[in-house]
Amino acid sequence: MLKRDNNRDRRSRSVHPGKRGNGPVVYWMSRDQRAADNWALLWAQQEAMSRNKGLQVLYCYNPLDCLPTLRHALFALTGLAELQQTFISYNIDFILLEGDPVETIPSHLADCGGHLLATDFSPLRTKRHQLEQLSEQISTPIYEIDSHNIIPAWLISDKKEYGAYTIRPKINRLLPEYLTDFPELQPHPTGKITFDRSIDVSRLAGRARNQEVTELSWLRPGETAAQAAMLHTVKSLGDYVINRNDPTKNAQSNMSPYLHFGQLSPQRLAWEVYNSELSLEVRESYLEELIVRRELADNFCYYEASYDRFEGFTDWAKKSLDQHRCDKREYRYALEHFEQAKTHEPLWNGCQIDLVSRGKLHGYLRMYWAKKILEWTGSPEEALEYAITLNDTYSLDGSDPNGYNGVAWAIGGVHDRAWKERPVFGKIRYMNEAGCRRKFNVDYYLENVSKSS
DNA sequence: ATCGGCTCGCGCAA
DNA sequence: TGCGCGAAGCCGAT
Repeated sequence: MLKRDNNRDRRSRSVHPGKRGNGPVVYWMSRDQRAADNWALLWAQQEAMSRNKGLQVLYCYNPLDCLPTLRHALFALTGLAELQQTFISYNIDFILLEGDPVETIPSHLADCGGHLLATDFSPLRTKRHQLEQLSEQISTPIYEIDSHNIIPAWLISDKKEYGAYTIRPKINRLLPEYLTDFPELQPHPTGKITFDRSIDVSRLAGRARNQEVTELSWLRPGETAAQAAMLHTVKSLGDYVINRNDPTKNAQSNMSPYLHFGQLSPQRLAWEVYNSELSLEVRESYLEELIVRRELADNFCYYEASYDRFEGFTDWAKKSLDQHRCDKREYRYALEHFEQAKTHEPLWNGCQIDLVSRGKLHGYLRMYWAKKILEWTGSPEEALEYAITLNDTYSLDGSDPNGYNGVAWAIGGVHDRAWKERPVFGKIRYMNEAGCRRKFNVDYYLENVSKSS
């Protein structure tokens, strides 16, 4: 049943090397999906069973400390409520939330001879910092498991990749080994149930910026809803290849908030699509997005410390943008103008309204949206800051490697090539409304903006 | 509707 | 060392 010993080991690595202890396996579970979907829990369980010890702790690392809006909070907390039930059924007895001080961990766990298992690898600075701090402050050895990606980021590549075409063969080489179904979890013979910690929901929701929230008709939060949405999506991806770049067609999968909040495992989704009845073309196209692009974004953030700063841009782009710093800007807006959708261009305003009201913006429009911010601000740094702030605040899948990578692509030429030089943009690929009109019915899109929040 | 030019640098073949 | 080609481009010519 559990026949992934090699993979199990290769998925993990020691954050701080400590001796392999004889104590209990201490399990640090990130924001997460169904326990049965989680390689990390399997890993912990195997470790515990091999030494006839119980799983002693669950450290839950939900993204609850960085919830910019009430909508984010509601989404995350719905998932968390369901997750608690899962914890109980798998004999988890302690939860530490993101933002909780390390001292909250009982000393017999922070200082035991077992393993502390850190799951849900994240390439983002704040998460890596927290993991490093934790490893310094407690003596229990920590293992990190990448269940965030299908293939662990550190195995695909040991350096920052230049583009999709350089990382793709590396992924394809390893994919047959890693894209598999999930083994089933076994009930643990020595587990114990001492779950006695409740989560202060009001405290967490209080961290979020209070913002009027209308119900989302296109998305229901939680693991159960995620599973249902996934099954429905896999069936309805037939026209994905033809329509995925048309914002009026609703051909995208809309799975990213579930993936971002850990309510759905990317491996589960990839496995479902891979084994579906969809045509080969659709499956390849979708898995390209879900696996190659996603892992590329993680690779960028993991190996580029300045993933959200000008310094992280591609060299040719930095040089070119520098040369155009003094170019006259035809329009210039402050963050508030962008935020309140008060630019001169109706399509851009429509995108912003769409983003705020639905908590998402179509992938194609995100590019146009971000590039216009570059065009209408005083500097690339300012543009980058605005784009990231707005995306992190209003997009339900904000604060995610995909978001930082997307903005760096649009404004900083990351994973892109140079194009014909022009004012302000330099050699950064240019996009405008005319291009959108060539590709889809802009007026129809604008008519429907905010009708469907 | 389709094509070429614009433009950079990685990875690989030679 | 040379060459092909890359996440989504635009634009003007045909």
